[in-house]
Amino acid sequence: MHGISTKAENQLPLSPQYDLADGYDSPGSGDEDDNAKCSPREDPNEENHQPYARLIHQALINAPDHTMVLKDIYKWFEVHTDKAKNNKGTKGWQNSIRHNLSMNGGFEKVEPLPGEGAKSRNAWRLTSEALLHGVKSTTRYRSKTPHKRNSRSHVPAPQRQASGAKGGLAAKKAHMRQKQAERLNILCDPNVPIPTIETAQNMPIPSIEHAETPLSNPFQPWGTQQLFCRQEPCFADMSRSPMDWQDRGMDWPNQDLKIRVEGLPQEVLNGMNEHRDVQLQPGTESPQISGFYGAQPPVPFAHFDRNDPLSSSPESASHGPFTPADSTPADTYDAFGTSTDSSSLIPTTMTC
DNA sequence: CTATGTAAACAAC
DNA sequence: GTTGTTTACATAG
Repeated sequence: MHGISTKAENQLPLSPQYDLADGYDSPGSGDEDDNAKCSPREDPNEENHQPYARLIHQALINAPDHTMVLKDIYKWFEVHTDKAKNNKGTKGWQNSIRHNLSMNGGFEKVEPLPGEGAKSRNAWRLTSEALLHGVKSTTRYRSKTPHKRNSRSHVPAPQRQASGAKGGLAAKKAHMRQKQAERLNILCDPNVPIPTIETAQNMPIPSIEHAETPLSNPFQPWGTQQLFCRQEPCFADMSRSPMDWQDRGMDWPNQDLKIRVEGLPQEVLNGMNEHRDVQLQPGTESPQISGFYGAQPPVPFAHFDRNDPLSSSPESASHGPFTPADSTPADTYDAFGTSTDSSSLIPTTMTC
């Protein structure tokens, strides 16, 4: 019903005095929490002395499922704190809320339930860790970067701009990581059909004259960027490197993945001297979820035969996890290429 | 030095 | 315009 509430009124006025007796781990003031848990309920303004992280924590503690959307957190602050009132004109307090939500590990984003209308807004939830032990200082994010600039430049500042660019880029990367994870969720979701023979049948038949013919790509949701058909085999261009791999300074091992698509015109097939049946494994795209490694069965990509639709029935091909029919399960290969040499990183089946 | 608040750049939506 | 991520900076303790 309401995994994520969108109305602040739903959770706001449960009681004007909510518990403040939960944890907030502030390294600076570890033991003495006189103003932390003594008698906050008498003074509603007491919360104003609390840092943002703790206030957000309070808001979420009292929310259903400890989850609120950003707008409702704003409303909570307007009702329960003076942050908004004291900064009427500015939106700095909202900025601070977002800053804390984003930077404090005690808060996690949750995607809205698909059923709940098109209100596709993220919500924020207390992590189980934060539920048990309270939120920690948001300052944790700060690494040991010694920045002690005495010069107060009110101008945009060149360095400031650079850091802003970094921030934006980092946001972009985070977004890409999320997309990557989404793709993998699709990949592992039995409810999402794998491309069937029909999709393959609809692919245009390339002519021999075209060394490279872009094809419509039914595999796109599964992570292949483009599908070309060359004189030899059809292959999926997997040259895009996930950010995580780049971050670790590693090469994307599937650089030259080739996906064979059977049923090509004979002229095209004649040019082949090598086929590679590639089974992408969930987890190959992101070491962050390398727990998938070896734990998930391989997923088929290219077992289509346009000349023989029966060879790959849609029923059998449209449901993951895939049970490899004619191919042995791919080796569980290491995400970082440590246990196998680079040539065997890609499970290939050489034919011809 | 740490904790906190605030401003701001920037990306994606 | 809103949301989210991140860095820079100021200031209090």
